[in-house]
Amino acid sequence: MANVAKYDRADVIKKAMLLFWEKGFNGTSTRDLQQAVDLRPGSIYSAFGSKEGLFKEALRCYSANTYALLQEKIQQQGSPLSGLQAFIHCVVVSNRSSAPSDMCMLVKAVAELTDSNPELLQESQILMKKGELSFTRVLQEAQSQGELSSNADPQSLAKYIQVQLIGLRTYLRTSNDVVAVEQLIENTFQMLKAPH
Amino acid sequence: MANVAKYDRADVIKKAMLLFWEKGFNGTSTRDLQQAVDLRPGSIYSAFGSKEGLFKEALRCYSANTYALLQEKIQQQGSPLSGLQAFIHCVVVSNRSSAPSDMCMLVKAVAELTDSNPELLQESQILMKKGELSFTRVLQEAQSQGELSSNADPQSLAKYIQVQLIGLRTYLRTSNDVVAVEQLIENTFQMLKAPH
DNA sequence: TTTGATTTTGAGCAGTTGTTCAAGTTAAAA
DNA sequence: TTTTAACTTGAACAACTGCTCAAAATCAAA
Repeated sequence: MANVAKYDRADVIKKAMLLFWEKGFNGTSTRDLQQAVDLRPGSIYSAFGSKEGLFKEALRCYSANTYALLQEKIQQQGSPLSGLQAFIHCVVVSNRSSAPSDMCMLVKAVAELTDSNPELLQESQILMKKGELSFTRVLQEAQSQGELSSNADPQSLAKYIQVQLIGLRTYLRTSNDVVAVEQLIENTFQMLKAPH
Repeated sequence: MANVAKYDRADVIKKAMLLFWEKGFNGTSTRDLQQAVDLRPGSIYSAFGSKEGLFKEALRCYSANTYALLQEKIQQQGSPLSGLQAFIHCVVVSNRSSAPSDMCMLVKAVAELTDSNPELLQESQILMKKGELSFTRVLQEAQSQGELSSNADPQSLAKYIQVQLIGLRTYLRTSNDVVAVEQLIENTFQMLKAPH
């Protein structure tokens, strides 16, 4: 039985993810995808079922990559809170030129999607929630290491961080004001690190 | 010369704005628009030139409505800073059920648009900048009335407010957590009102 | 080498897209 | 009443959409 896939599934998903991230769900045609991924329609539809199916995989790929970057930055910095700050600076500022879009792919998804794609909207919301949860865990770790005040509430701070991250990235998209955004990141973490 | 418009231009723009706000630029077809606005293609194209032309008018309409709401809330509250807080609470929380989308139409626009619609992207960015400028002026007024500390910087605080507003609205879209969002609005303004 | 299930291919379908334009309608001016 | 110029109408166009499926290609097992 010839069941050897000729193509690398993970690679296909990554290429699709980069295109969807850049152009959005409605803005990306199946022909754009076929070209980016170098597969004919039949192969794509047998592997992913539909454009929606491929987009869902792309969302998960984006989310996993982002989580991996957070862990990497925490390792590099050697501390949870500094790692989180480095992660945010990286995602918002440093990676801007290499990324397909200034904005978070999940934010672009919840901005664009409506009730006509309920599954994709829900998936995006779930992945955002998971992102918040990983921030909560980082903050809990920071707290147990004494990097964060013991009377801080990691869960509501995680929500705050999420709001800042969404806000900063989107603000940068509208203003191009890198200096102001770097200042705002600095302020946010000075607040967090202060005994408060 | 029969140059009496049979339709109310402002009303047409408003109806188009509500539809574009809900479904986005790519997500709204010209037939959706024709139906919402009750005009045939020829009339729309002679009045606005293209789908892009109508979208640009819709963006300006949205922006003007939002500015009017800010002024209204400042009047109602009788003070700039409380007015700004009331405005943000209104836009983020109270108006949520009546609005076509949880999110800011300008944020949805900059999220969705790419280089294939450079004029629309630029217009969205300009209107966001104008929004920030009106926040700056409100904060300057608050400062001159002693509601805001005299060593605060209205210009960078306006950027901060803009980040919060974008972040909070989008966060609500992803989480539905109204309680947390109201708490974050409260915190933001306690910080601003404190002598700091 | 032959077999046969699995995968890949790409022409093509039915529906939708943004837009045009000739024909018809309107109402003020002559 | 007739003229005239602006406005409205809606059928139609060419391009594009997501997707299907019969035919061809592939390769492990017999």
